[in-house]
Amino acid sequence: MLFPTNFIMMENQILNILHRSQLSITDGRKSILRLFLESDNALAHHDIEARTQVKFDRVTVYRTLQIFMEKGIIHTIPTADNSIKYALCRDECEQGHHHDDHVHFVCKKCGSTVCLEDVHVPAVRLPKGFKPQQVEVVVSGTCKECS
Amino acid sequence: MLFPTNFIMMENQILNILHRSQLSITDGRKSILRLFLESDNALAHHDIEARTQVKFDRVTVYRTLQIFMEKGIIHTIPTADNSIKYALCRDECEQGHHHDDHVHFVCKKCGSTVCLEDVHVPAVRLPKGFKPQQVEVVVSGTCKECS
DNA sequence: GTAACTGCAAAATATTTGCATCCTT
DNA sequence: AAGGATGCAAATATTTTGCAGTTAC
Repeated sequence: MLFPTNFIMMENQILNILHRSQLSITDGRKSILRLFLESDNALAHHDIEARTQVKFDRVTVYRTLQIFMEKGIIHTIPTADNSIKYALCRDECEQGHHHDDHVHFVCKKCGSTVCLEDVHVPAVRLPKGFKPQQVEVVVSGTCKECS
Repeated sequence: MLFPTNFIMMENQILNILHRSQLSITDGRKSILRLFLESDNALAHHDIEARTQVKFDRVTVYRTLQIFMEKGIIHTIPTADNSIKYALCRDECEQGHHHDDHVHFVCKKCGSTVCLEDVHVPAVRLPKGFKPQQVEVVVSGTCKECS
């Protein structure tokens, strides 16, 4: 349960994000964004459909996730089992250009996926000719709760 | 164009792999395995359907990929754009337990995905409580041919 | 001969598109 | 008022399942 001040802070954050991305403020976008802000874990399309207070059309969820991606509000996480999960971008992400160079962790037991913002992506030395732009690291194993 | 000796070697390799995985030798499995052995790049389901000499039913391709996964013959590569690609495992992979701790590279221009077998996955230090079992690294950028 | 594999049909699921209506600005 | 966002219907695409016929061993 959130305290009123925290609640207001989060609502402001939601409005800020939508505003700086030049998106109009709608219930669907606010709800989905709230879900991301409230959740520690990355969310699958399915989670989003299931967890919003008001039910939004499946198509609206698709379109919202798509535009959030384009605007650099969220990013996808590539997981070993190829289920698609989405997580909030940090501030460095700009429109169409993501810099989520942090490590992702997927728990094999509970399936939760988290961004380990504080764990740096180590440098990778590539054979010559390859020009890296982005490095994704996904560690899987058991998370704090499950081990 | 392969020389006869190379051709025979590859055919032998195909039989070896199927045999040691205790799979019966069928045209579908041989064709799909041949595709992987001939290709430097990781393959999407779509590629496999399109490139086999003889057309196999879509369902057969699904089932073949699935059993190859189970047997540790191939592994999936998590890509930034969440398209699923498959690549041959190295010998260390056993049934149900993959050790593909090498780096994958996805070219943003041509879309080709390759395993950089020789590039080691760097050590990642996780917050306490997290127990890593597998580390996947996907680098995206431009490949040798495209840069 | 038997168990395993395949193809076909169909079900179930996931994703995209078009359009009329409603909402935000 | 105008442009953008949404919901609904429907088109596509993807993946799974059941079953009967075929093939490998």
